[in-house]
Amino acid sequence: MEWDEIDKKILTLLQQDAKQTTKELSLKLHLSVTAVYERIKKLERSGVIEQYVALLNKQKIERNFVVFCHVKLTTHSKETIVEFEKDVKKLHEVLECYHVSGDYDYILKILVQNMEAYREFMVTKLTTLKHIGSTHSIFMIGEVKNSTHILI
Amino acid sequence: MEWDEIDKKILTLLQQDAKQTTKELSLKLHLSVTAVYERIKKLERSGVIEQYVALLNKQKIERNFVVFCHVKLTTHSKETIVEFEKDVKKLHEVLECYHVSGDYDYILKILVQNMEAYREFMVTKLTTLKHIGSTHSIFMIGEVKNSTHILI
DNA sequence: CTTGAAAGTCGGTCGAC
DNA sequence: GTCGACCGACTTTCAAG
Repeated sequence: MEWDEIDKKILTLLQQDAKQTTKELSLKLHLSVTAVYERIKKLERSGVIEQYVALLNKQKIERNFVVFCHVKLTTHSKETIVEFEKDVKKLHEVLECYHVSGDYDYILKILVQNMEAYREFMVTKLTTLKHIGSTHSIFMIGEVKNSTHILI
Repeated sequence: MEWDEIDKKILTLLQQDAKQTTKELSLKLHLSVTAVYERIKKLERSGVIEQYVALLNKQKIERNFVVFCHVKLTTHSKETIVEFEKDVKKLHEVLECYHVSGDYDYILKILVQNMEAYREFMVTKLTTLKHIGSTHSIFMIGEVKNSTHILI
């Protein structure tokens, strides 16, 4: 799909605030409501805009303990990888999981309540997964930046 | 702020799809439109709901090259830390930055177009920041999971 | 791309329980 | 806390230029 500067601007604005009305957007973009509406629908249909979500304040919901966990598998067969990835997807504490280059196979971003909850998560969930070789946890001391906004 | 099971359910639903109308939510929750409306407003006012955003498909906007960069600073004075954090926040390629425990001081999640763009980013942006000691890049081979949904 | 009009839906406020 | 009703504003679709 092709898009121009106006589409980029729309995506920027919607990444900042998805609750803006098309009327507000039309004023900012100096376009008609219909034009903005059609462009947004096109971006949604084409899949560029994947979803609209509410982002929560991690502190206020007491889920502020972020851990990066590097995971190494015991073997690296297709079946092992597929099974591990299927299992890890089910863990709601794991917000992100990436297959990566380097010393470890995967990086997991895990969000729990506190160290106790993390211990519980490791003992009862992560380390019970099949094919887990070793893990290495890096704990967040402070969040400097956390954004979903991709500059286009 | 205190909240009950209904509030939790609302937060879950809005984290999945923020474009649902209060009417749709009221049907799912077996409540009146007004009741749902008031609860959402309370969650917004209290700051539990931080913002509503559009999430984009990274592949379709050709910004699919994810790198985790571990950064070590040269010194660790208050001024050094404050300045580094201020500078790194300005880099739009850095979506996330965490001060962490362990061998490195910071973990950065960086999103760029490709390896070439990453090289350019490193040479012209990240390594030009003051107080940068060493860096270690881990490249994403595949995305297994990437969610903003926090289970409450 | 624009404007304008139409129909239906929704947000936000109200008084009442 | 809950509800139903109200109205202005909004979305969405359409035709026409």
